[in-house]
Amino acid sequence: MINILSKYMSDFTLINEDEQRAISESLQIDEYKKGKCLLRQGELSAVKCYFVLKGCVRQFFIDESGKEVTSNFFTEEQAIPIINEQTQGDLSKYSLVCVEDCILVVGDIVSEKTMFDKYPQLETMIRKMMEINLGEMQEQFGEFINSSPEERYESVLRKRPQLIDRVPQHQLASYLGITPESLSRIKKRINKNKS
Amino acid sequence: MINILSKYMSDFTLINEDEQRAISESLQIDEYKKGKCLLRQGELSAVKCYFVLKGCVRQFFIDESGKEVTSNFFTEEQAIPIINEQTQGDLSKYSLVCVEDCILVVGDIVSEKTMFDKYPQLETMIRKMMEINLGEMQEQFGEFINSSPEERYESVLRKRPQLIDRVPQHQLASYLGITPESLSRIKKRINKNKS
DNA sequence: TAATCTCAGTGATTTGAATCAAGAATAACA
DNA sequence: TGTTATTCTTGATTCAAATCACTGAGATTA
Repeated sequence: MINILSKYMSDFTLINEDEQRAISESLQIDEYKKGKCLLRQGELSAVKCYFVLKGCVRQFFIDESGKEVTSNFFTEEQAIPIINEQTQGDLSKYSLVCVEDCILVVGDIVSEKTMFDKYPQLETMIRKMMEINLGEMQEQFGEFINSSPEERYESVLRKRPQLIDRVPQHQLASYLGITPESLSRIKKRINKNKS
Repeated sequence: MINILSKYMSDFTLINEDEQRAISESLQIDEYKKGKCLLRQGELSAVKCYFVLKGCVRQFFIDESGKEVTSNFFTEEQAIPIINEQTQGDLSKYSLVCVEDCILVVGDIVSEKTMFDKYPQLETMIRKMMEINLGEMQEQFGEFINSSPEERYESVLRKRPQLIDRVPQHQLASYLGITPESLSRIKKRINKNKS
């Protein structure tokens, strides 16, 4: 499990093995059962971010009209940003719930600064991760804007094929911005064309 | 112009005024005329990122079917990320063109490391900016997923009202993921309901 | 000043997703 | 194991955006 972290550190920084071990050991790593709610919309979060080592976390919110909207699914090697300079002190706009049993690195805001002071390379790593994340997000957004529901489903099918079996279909539908009924029909349409 | 940068440094870091001035003076700041193409889809970029001090830059790409898709408009105080650890060496997926006369901070990849070594606080600032950017992007994405074309237009009307007068309507339409005809009708519908 | 282009508005028609309304299939539970 | 939830599928209808086709308004240029 820890070697996922080592991989990151090796890829993005020049941190040596001793320090890598020291860093890994100072990190808080917790396990959560499927269904566990990590954060509830409207509440204050003590956690600054999570990093998924194993499992799947769904981010969603209830909009003004009472509809549940899934805004993301976080899986292995993805960071879940919760608090930043701008949102600290704000009530959360999202809920986070484990869709599967999970193992997560838990980042709290107080230990962050201590760690960055001790291991400056760690901040570099996080910065690079953020830059990559942002780039991916932008690309995903550009693609989403441009595509129809059917194309969006096919895009997930290409880019995150495991997701389709790991999450309930009605949640996936809400992540695609469509109704469960439409997703059901889209799947039928695609299967028909393939056979 | 420079005080936009000072504001950032004061907000996010403890950099003192002398260093702020030194940093500002080492930054490359360029002016570009309306219509200037900063980066062309399919070409290699020498620039790692821009930061908009004044003006508006449109990011877009031509998709497989030949359709032009606007994926973002960057205006004052927004960063335009171009290259990251993952995409360095890749041909650009986007084009960047000035929609107005622009004044931009130009960040190149070589000077970045030198600057970060000299001013570690600068890296902290950039990291925090990235975290905020990512948070905003996530929120925008969640909202986009959930909303109809009409709601998306109203959202831009609320959040970036200046944008509507600053950019051509057909480009705005493509940014909203709709046809120019639909945007025209949506505007008519909204004006009718207001009067 | 006329001619050309590009962009915004309008109409008619098509199309695909939303909605409303039931059933079928699974999963959860007593 | 049978009962109750939930989740998924399917059908009929509605509705809003896409598409196609055209007109008019500005801007640009010859």
